[in-house]
Amino acid sequence: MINRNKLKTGGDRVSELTAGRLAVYLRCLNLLDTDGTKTVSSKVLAEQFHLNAAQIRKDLAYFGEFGVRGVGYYIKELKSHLRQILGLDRKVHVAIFGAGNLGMALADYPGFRQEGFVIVGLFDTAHSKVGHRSRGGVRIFDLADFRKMARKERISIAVLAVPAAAAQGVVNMVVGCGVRAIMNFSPGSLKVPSGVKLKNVDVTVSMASLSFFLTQGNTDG
Amino acid sequence: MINRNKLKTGGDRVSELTAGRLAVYLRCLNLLDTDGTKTVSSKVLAEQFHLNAAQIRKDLAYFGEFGVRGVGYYIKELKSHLRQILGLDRKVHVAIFGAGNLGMALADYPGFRQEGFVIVGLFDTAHSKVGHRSRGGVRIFDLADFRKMARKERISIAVLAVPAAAAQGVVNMVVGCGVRAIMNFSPGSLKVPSGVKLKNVDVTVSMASLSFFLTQGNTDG
DNA sequence: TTTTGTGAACTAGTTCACAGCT
DNA sequence: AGCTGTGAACTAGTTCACAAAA
Repeated sequence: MINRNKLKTGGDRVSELTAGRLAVYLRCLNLLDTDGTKTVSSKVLAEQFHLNAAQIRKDLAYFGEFGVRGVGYYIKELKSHLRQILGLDRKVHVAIFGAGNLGMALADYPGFRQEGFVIVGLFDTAHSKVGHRSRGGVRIFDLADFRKMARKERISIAVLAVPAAAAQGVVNMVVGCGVRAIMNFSPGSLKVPSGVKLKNVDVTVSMASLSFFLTQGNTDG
Repeated sequence: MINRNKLKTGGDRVSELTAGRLAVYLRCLNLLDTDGTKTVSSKVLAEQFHLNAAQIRKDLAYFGEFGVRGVGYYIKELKSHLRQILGLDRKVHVAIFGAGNLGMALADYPGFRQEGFVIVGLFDTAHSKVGHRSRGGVRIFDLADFRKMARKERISIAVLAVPAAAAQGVVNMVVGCGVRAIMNFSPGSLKVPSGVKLKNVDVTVSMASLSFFLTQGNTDG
């Protein structure tokens, strides 16, 4: 047993693509674990979830020697490594900005709770909404109260579900409060200082890109 | 005036990245057009929206010679070209599957309506929901009625906001009804036959990937 | 034997840099 | 002079293929 717990941390820089795949691997492992499977090889994992075996190995090997030659990976062990790598071994506190339809839907989205995310609250400027709760019970706070709550509640991720025109203002505010990761659902590109990670989820762009492929695929009308 | 209306259509195959950028360019042009700007150079467009000028030119040049040397691009003209390339010069009919929080929020999302998308309806299996409408007025239909509505309503895009366990079933059904583009919001990877375009929007993965970057960025605890 | 971990080969995507048009 | 369109150079990402370990 040589190189266990290599755990490169600040290293060469891992791409967004790799980070996303690590999350996907974790989900696949969760499924296999629920089925009672004990070990899995990169080949089987790849076949079952339509991934590439070499890529799985390379992605994992970057963080340590988690596999056993001739056997594969011990699922429970690898899950725990992945959770640590992804920072999901502790509770991750999340604030959602904008208590409109989308913000409320996200607040109650069961997928978040499953992987260790804690939705601390919804934040909005509309006085009529403040003090109420989402159907799932997430409280709606005044946006102005975020500043004092941010540190106390240890908010590490901000989710933006506000109108495009308000988005940059909210970004500036949350960055000022020490938030270093933002997931943006509003259209249009935002500026963040370096050291802050911004992830855009732009449904309009995704939709237009689907329409593009439909259009390109058809040679007829 | 040489090569106008090159309009490569089945050509070399354009990547997903390019398709997304085309949609972004269109949005930027819309903004400039609203401001009353008449022409724009790739350089100015790039600076204003933090893009790369050479990439803009290359992306556009692939579809035709839309620019004028020494001048740039005529905004209205380029907008119209991009709309045609993206298939947004006609109404695109969309069906949303799953009338839960997320499906309802998507149905009422103003961004869709803006770019020529028409939300034909929400489809769900829950009898208690069928016959009702979203707050924005989108009707909820029985999932079983999709088969007969699909062709008549010319549905070309299916949006999936159903639980993971139900997703593959819905995919199979809509593909059987002739739908060739699917936007999937549920977690887990789905299988589609070749010729069908699937776009995954996996918020859990995006969130985990943010958490990853937070974890990697901090050398301390 | 099986399967990992990994250099090398390959493929895709981006940016540079400049000839050529307006 | 200014800006496009594009080959060439470069960078990033993926897959292959195999030596080494269990």
